[in-house]
Amino acid sequence: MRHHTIHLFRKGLRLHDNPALLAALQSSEVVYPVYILDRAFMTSVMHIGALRWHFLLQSLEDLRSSLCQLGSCLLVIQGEYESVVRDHVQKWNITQVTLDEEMEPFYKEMEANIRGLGEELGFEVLSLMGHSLYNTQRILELNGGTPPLTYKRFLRILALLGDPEVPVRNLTAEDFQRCSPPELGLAERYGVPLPTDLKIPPESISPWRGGESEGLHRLEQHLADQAKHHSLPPVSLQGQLLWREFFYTVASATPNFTKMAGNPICLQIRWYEDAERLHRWKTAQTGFPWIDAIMTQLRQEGWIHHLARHAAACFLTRGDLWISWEEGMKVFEELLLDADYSINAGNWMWLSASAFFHQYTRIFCPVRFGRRTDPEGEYIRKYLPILKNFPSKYIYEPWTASEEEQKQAGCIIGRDYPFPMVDHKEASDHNLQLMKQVREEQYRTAQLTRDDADDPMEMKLKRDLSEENLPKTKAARMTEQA
DNA sequence: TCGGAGTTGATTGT
DNA sequence: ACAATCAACTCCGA
Repeated sequence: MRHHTIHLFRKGLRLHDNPALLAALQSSEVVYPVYILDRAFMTSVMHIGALRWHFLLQSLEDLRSSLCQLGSCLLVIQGEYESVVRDHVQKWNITQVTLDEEMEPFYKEMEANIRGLGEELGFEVLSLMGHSLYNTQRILELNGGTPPLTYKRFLRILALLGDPEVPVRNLTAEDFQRCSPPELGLAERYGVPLPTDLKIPPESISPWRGGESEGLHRLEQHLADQAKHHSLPPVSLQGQLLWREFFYTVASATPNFTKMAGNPICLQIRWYEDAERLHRWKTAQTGFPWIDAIMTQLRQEGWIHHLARHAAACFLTRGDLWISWEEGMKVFEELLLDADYSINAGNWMWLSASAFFHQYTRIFCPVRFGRRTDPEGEYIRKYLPILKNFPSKYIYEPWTASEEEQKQAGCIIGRDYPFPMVDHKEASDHNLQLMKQVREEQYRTAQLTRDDADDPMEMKLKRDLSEENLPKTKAARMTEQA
């Protein structure tokens, strides 16, 4: 049967390696390429900020232009997801909806709702895995039903699976010619909106442009450059892709993955609730130039280096402020162009030593860590121009400069730039003790409750935390001796 | 049960 | 620049 198909673009705004779209073209008489712009969903579920709105619209514009070149078009329909699907299925006599399978709970729910509509209105739903390298379900099975919680173990399982599948072939104009494009007039009616149409502030423009063409171009550039300087996993691009896969896999099988409460892999910590301190971190007013430069670049450009993310995250959580990783995650979600449900939450748990990473004594120093790679502080001078005239020896800790030197630099600390909001040594020592305490308490609680474990995830957690694996803490050693 | 390893700490010494 | 040491965590595999 030749279908009348809506292909729903969600995360994968691309034409290359798009198995669901290819399947749509091969099985249909007419294909409607649709992006549903659900503003409430984007704001209240995806939490995207202005930079990400621009990036999204650029990506849609690029997708539209590529589809046009192949003789098709992109229909950007604004409205609430389900009602848009319901209306247009009926209007266009749709018999099939195709889409990428995603692992975020809200995208899974969306797919389930579309399937429900399909049963009600009589259309088929075809979802194919397009966003990860492997079928994460297979990885879970090979690991005995639970996600691997270390990268090494994860890689061992991938070794059993072999190389990931090669991408599906590129789409051509012939693929599109074999079925009809949507009716004339629809493309004009459902164009890509401009930022001003959505009241997105025009001044917030990142130097990074969105879109598949731009992304592929950047990838090629990177691969060409990489030929000179080799790097190996886990640091290489390949290694980074596998880290992405790792967090996708764990997230897909962990309830409440983006929260602490009810998240079985996450250490339960009573973080401070301090709106004022959180605000200072968010708005680049910590008084530590290295941290504030990072937060400024994040806000202005929507991208910061991997290690900068580490430094900022450690500072907010276990390092200095003892504020929940969930708060930091939300800020990154709003501001990072590459924010991703699984990777963002996974890394925040990592950096806060809530999961995956446990060497909590290793705390980034907000002064020295940056200075090691950038002793002149060029990065700080670029993003915090108020500090740019300080001599290099003060640029990471300008409050140590004398009054005279501050005057000379044209920046008085406490007036033009804030004093550091904490004494790093004091704060990090204190937090380290808190962390030690939390862990000792947590193991004791886990032991007490491990007998009434019920669901498999709980059981695994409790097994992991059981006596045999209990670290020799001071408390445990004392019990032993007594 | 124990020792080694863990995607990138800090400090001190060579 | 590189290595040893610090103080010390959990996970994994032998």
